Amino acid sequence: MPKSPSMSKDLGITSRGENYADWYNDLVKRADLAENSVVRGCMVIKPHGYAVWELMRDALDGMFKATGHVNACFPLLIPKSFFEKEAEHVEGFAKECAIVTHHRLTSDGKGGLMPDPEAVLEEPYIIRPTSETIIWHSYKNWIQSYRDLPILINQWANVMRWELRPRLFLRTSEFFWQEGHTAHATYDEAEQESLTILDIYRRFAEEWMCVPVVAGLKSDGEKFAGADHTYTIEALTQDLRAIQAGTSHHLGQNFAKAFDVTFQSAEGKEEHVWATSWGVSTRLIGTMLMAHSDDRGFVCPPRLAPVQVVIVPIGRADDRDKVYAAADSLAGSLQATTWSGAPVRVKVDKSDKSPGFKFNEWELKGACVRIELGPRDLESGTCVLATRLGAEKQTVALGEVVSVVSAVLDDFGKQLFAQALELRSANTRRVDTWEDFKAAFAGEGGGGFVMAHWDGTGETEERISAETKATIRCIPSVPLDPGDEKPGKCVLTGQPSERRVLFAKAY
RNA sequence: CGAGGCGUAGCUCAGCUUGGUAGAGCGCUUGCUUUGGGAGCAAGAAGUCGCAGGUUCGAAUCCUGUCGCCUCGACCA
Repeated sequence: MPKSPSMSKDLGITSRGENYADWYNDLVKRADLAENSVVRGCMVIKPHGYAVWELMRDALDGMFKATGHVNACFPLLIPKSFFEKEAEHVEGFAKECAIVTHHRLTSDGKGGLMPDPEAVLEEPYIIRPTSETIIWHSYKNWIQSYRDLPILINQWANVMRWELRPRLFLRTSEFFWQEGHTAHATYDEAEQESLTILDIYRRFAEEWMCVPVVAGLKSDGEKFAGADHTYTIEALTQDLRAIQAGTSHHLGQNFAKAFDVTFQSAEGKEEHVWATSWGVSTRLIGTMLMAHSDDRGFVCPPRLAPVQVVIVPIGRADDRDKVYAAADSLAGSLQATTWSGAPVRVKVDKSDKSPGFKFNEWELKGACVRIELGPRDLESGTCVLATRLGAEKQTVALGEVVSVVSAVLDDFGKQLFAQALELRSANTRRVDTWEDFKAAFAGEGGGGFVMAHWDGTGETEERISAETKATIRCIPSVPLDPGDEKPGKCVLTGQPSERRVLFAKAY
């Protein structure tokens, strides 16, 4: 059912229980994060949504820099022939590429424009779906000696993958991300790099997004096209599906061989370079929304909240000046303090709306803490404080607001993580028979995480996914339960299995 | 590409069966009153009815064509 938001009656958000997909869509729009563009599959990230992305970007960028990485930027367009050089890579991306074939428009004689037939490109360009090929073309020129290694470059960029079924933030044709591309002298060094990044991703998800993730290795069937192996972090959404939140690939020497990138080792031997690539995208925003938000709107982890504290002034026209002055002063003292290493982000909402409207609006938009300040408070030197997690409102003395806010934000993040972890624990099962496995994923629902034995073959993996829609999300690096690493029998074939792996229906 | 559905005001939709020249709610503008959980009243602005043909005295409505979008299936961070 299409919604007809009647603002005076409801919030314009379908409840999660009624229809999770509609809820998500409504949430993104009502929280003012993004909207669909006229360009199919692309979204307009609105200022509030972009503010979240900027906070994510800055945090991750700091973590990359702290581990020795530097930023650079490579072209948006990639010669078609570059893609043809790595067989698996082509196969992985060929079906979703946008292609630039002309470099000029001309009149079509009917008042419109058309690509000028005289201006066909000799070689078409692909709008980057990922940048391995164009970057390795450069690396060939940059690398001669082991002294040139390692190269630890990241770029913040937009990419395009022609998606058939786009969803805001989760899967859009154009999306924003960072892609790291590193070059190393040895396999082990590249392996270490991919694990370092995996751990950054895990920490970011857990400490900044307050989303527990399972870090682990992708099966060959699920790895990146062109990688030797792929590491991933997998989160669980509230509709009990897995979502891949970040990947880190050990590329082996595949791209070095495809682009003929060699170096001379200290021993004077000519060797192919070892590589990694890794990325997280605006999908992180979707992941976060799906992990924490509720039927009243966006629930934002405090370290990533564009507005951590909103102050809503209350009162009649004759009190307005006094109340505004007090609100500004309170905002000033909050801004002057730091929480989690940054000044507290405060907004005083002086818009011409009723207080009740503002309460709902800021809950929709994910402010962590709301402070109500009215004439009665001014007389008593207090304010009323509410949190987005729904606890009772509390009255706080103005002099104590700064310390209370700081404590509330600390607690907020911990609670979010704890809730998400509890959801995951309650929906992670160990299953040993094929009947139970099928039952776990039967029906419309997501089915949660299922830890089961697998014989390690691609054939079995495909059969399982064909019959249940569940796929291997990863082979966890750290077992969720020590028993998961004991041998057993494959849930489908009964063949020997070394350990349990994580199955789920995925986004 | 296979299957369904929808294009009417900024948004969500009614009107179409039975042709008579455009409506509602929300939003927006102005004014007054309000303000501690989406305020009230009053006045107002706003639509070549997706586009192109056709039938007709007359088309949002009937016919033909066309374009676009959404949902569901095969690929994906």
